[in-house]
Amino acid sequence: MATQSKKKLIVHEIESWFSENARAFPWRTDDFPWGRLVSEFMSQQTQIDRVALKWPLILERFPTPKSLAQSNEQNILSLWQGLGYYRRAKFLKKTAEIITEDFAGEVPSDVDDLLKLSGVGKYTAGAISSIAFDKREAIVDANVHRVLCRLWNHAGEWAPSSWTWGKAEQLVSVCSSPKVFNEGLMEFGATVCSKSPKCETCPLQGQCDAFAKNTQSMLPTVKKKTKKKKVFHYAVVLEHQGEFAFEQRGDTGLWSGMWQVPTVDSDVELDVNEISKQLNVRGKLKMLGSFEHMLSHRAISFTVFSCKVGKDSRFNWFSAEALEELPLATAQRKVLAVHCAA
DNA sequence: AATACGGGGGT
DNA sequence: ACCCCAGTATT
Repeated sequence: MATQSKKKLIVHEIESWFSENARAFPWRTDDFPWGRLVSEFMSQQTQIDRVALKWPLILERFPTPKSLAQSNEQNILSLWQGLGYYRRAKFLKKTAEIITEDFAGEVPSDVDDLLKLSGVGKYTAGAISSIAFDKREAIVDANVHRVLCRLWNHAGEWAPSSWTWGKAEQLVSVCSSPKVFNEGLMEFGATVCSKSPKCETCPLQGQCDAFAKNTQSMLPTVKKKTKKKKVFHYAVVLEHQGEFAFEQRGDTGLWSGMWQVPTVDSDVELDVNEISKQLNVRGKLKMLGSFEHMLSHRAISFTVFSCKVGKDSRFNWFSAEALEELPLATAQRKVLAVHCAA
C-alpha cells in the first residue's frame, strides 16, 4: 500500500473513532485554553482519571492565569496534594505569572511562545497549540509513541524520538482537525492500543505492521530499569496542647515546598538516640509504627515517633483542623495516619 | 545521555 | 513485586 494512502487511512480512522469514543472529561465539557493548559500540566506522567477528580477543584479556585499569578504558592501546592511531581505546581504558578505579564493574561497559541512558559516542553506546547487552538502542530506522548511504533513495526526506541515526531508531523499534516486527531490518537493509545492491545476490535488492524508480524506486544522496546535507592526517613510527631509541629521542605529535591512533621532523612539506618540528637528535641521518643513508601526512584522506610514537648519556635504549630489546608505529600498523610491509629 | 521527580493502578 | 503513565528540567 502506498504510504500516503496508509497515512490518510490512519488519520481518518482515528478522527472517526474519537468522535464516537471520546471519554467525558471536565476539560472537554468546559473547553477553554487555560483549562486545557492546566489539564496538560496535571496530566504529565499522571493517570488521567486522577486528574479528572482534581481539575474542577483547581479551576474553581484558579479560573484564570491572573488569579493563580496573584495567589500564594502554598494554595496551589495544597490543591496539588496527592498528585505527585509537585514541581509542576510551581511551574504552573510561574507559567501563570508569565502569561499575565508577557501575554496580556491570555494563553499563547504559538508553539514558540508556549515554549517560553515554565514546565512546558515539546509535547505540552504542541498539545496546547493543537488541542486548545486547533493549530497544525504534532504531539508525541507515550501513547502516541506506542501507537506509531506498532503501526510501522518500529523497534529500538523506548521513548519518543525524532523518528516518532517525524511520523506524527506527517500524520497531522494530512488530518482534517489537529484538535480532534491529536487528542484522538492519544486516547486511542490509552484505551485500544494500550500495553495489552485490543487488536481484535481495532479499526486500524489492517494498517498495522506489528499486527501483521505479531510483534505488537514487544513494541515499543522496553526501557532498561533503574535500581531504586533505599533510604530511611524518621518522622517525629511533636505535640503540645493539641497542636503539632511542622516544617517546610527546601526549594529543591523530593517534595520540595511541601510540609512535614520534623523528619530526619538518612541514607543509613539510625537508632532512636541518633534521631533525637539530630532533631535536637528534649523528651523521650515513642515509636508508633513504620511503613514502606515506594517511589519510582526510591524505596523509603518510614518510622514514626511521637514526643511530648514544649512549644519549640523552630517549628510551625498547627491544630488538627488546620492540617486540611497544609500542603502535605502522601507519605506525610500516612505518617499522620500512623499517629492517629496509635 | 542520565537522572530526579510521586503516586496509584494494572498485572 | 514490578510495570507503566497526557514529560520536563537539570546535570
